[in-house]
Amino acid sequence: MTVSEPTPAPDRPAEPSAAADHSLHAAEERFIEAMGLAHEEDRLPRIAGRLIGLLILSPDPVRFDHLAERLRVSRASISTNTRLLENMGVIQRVTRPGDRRDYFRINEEPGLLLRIADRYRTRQASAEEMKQALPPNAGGEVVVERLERLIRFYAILADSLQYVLGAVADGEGNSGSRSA
Amino acid sequence: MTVSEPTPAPDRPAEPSAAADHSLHAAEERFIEAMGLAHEEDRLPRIAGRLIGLLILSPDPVRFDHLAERLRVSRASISTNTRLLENMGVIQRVTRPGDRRDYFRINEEPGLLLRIADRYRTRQASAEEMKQALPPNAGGEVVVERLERLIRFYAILADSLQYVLGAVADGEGNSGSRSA
DNA sequence: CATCCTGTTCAGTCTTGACAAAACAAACCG
DNA sequence: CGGTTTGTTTTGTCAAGACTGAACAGGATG
Repeated sequence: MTVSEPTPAPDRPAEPSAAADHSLHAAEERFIEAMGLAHEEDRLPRIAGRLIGLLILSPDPVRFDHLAERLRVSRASISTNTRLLENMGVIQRVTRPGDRRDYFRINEEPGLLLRIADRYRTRQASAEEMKQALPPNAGGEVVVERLERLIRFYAILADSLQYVLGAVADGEGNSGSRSA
Repeated sequence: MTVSEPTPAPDRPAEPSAAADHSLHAAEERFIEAMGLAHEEDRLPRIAGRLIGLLILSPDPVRFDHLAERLRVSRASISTNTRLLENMGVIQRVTRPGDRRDYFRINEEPGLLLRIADRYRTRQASAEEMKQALPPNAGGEVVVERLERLIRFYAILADSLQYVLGAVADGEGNSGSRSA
């Protein structure tokens, strides 16, 4: 969902104040790369992860082409990955009146969370279906038990994730909107 | 860790009693495939996931070559993937005195769980490092807040997983060993 | 010792998906 | 209108990794 911003805030990609911070910049690079790797583990393109990292560190929305420059990546990749993240509800596209360009800002994590929760619910359903299909007379007492444990496992996992979502939202400092 | 079994139980890959159950077999196939897909999402080879599914449905340890037959997959793949899962603590290799062949049984889920929990702790650490590196005077109030939220997010997530582990273990019906 | 049996490792094929360059489309501007 | 800016789509390349067949290794067994 594209958001329109009345206030034309300047584009500042996390430059603090003093320009002497080599270590800060290094830390930022590390963080961005770490996010890239981390999200790669979650089946997202590495660039998408880096995008998330960069946007987390950027207090104000970042311009499309700045993303490409800063991440040293083609505009094509930025286009593809921003669209991906936008559809997932992880980032928001921001536009401003009188400005033809697109800006992006982070939309916190819950989008991802729900995705993971869904995965577990799907697995829970699979296990349940299997348990139903199992004949009651079978010698597979162990199997039934195992499936029940598995069902419980996935259920609790999904519930916990839902809980985390609530917990994170509670600690919320800003009134940013939350993705469904 | 290879386990030695005193009782030479027969190899029965989940055949219930009556042979008339086409639907049961179909359900098993579905379940096995579902586990294959599910675990593929978690960066495991699909065959490894199917292996997990099959072993969940098998009350008794299954012979190496039966795994290959049942899954219609090369012995090489079985070798590779059983070793993988064994190292991860997801399955156990079972041997029997006077039998040169290898059998495998499921070792419930916790191994996987801990892996996931670890992933989140790593990410938490990344976010913490970044927060430390951030100069306190910076204009990035928002960024600090965001990082704190992220840290809390990952922390709660990892903790929840740890909790799930306990909850699943509590419901444990058999006295099977638990992987660290 | 020759041979089978069982599992592992190696080398090669094939699929998948990330990424980039370039062509493209749409909106704006002169 | 022709040219510019901005983002998208298409096309092609490349790398990673799953899977297999075949060669291999070690132990039993005649």
